[in-house]
Amino acid sequence: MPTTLEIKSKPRWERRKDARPQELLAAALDIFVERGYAATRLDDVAARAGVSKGTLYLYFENKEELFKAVVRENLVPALNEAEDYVENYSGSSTDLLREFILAWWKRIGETKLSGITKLMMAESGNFPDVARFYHEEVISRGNTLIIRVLERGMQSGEFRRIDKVHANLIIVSPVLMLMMWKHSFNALQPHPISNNDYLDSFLDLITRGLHAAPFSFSNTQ
Amino acid sequence: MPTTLEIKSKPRWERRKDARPQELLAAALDIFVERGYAATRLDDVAARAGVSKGTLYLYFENKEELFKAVVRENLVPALNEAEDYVENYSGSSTDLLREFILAWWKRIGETKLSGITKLMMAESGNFPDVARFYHEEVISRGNTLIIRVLERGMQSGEFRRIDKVHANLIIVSPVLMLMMWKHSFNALQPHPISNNDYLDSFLDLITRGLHAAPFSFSNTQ
DNA sequence: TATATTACTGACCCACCGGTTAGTAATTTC
DNA sequence: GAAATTACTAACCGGTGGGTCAGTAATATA
Repeated sequence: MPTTLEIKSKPRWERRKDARPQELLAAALDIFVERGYAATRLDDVAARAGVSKGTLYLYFENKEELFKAVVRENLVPALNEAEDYVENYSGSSTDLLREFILAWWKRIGETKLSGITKLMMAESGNFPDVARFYHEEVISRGNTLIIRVLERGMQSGEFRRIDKVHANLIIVSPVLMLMMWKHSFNALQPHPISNNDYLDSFLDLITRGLHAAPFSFSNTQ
Repeated sequence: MPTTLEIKSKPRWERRKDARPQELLAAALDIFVERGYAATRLDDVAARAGVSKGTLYLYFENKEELFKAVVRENLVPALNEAEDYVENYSGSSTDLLREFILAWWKRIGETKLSGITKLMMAESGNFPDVARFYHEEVISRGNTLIIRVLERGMQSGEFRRIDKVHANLIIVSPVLMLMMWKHSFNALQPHPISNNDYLDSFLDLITRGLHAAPFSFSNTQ
């Protein structure tokens, strides 16, 4: 009889080659979001996935590749869906813009994925390679998408003619800011922001601002 | 005759007790903005101020206090001025809002101080003490200021009645985002944003959105 | 010129973390 | 059940950076 209680006890670890990558990606997403890119320790990621740091390095080349994999796993698919959605939408452009923003919030903003957005805004300057990757795979695609919606609305006469690039950034700002706010100062506010009310206010305001004068109440709210 | 060329050469260092704090603060501002809070090395700050790290510690207790001093030196005075400005403004609230935002951009956004704003949005989560300090000294005061402008406009009937807290964040977002953009992905864009055109577009849009229906063209543009 | 004062230096400490690798134990194969 | 395979561990390495402090050189004083 062994002195340690090994009878029937689980082995110290298991071989689970298939499950590891997903588990590591999930753990990495959590910790990148909690701490940011630079402050994320790979020891912690491995620990949260129930594995040692050495194992992490069996499945991912290095920290940067791990991060890229997290983005590919989570954000890129969402973008693919969004592209399909815009492509096939048949209602008014006002409705499309509204639905697009609400879906963006629901799919990204409301989830921990908003932490990735925040992280990149925050740290891209210190990691140019990651920044370039993220810009190509996520930002430029997202911008193209919104600009397409704006063009659609301008062609149909729903929106007045304005600079698309500026309008894009203006439209995107309050949503991005809400994501960042959630992950920074919101907890310090005496009355934290109510996300849905905020988005409604914003959509109301942007719709009025975008519509060709005279103002028409054609948005479905 | 000494082997080293010390004749008439400058002393290796000088005593300049009075000038050091300002020089260190200037250097710290530069490097905090360039690298962010966590990634700023105090060796580098000292070096840029032409001094050794030990000297830095003669004048500032630690990294956090150095950062607070930078904020007190640069942002807090700007807020004091802004409060005076709003207090004593006598024109329309539309104009006040416009002037306020343009002055904010000119005084902060356009300068390297925008880097501090970005830094705090980015890293406050990792440094709760700094976050609390910044929220109290800068953010809450700024918010109060804008909310006061909105109340002013609503009382005079210039603006329609909307939730002030939400409107505040919506108004602030495109400016903050422009600051962050400047320090993150702007360089990667094929056509970097033109700041002034962007702000004009934004002010136009926000003015239309804020004004009480029926829309009145009373803004001075 | 001699002595006292102190602003400043630079070497040091130590905890941290990305990345590596020799060895081990779970599993597969025969 | 023995041998071969390999997923996984854990100890290690090397560079880094906040913070400390004994010593030094510039200045003040007399």
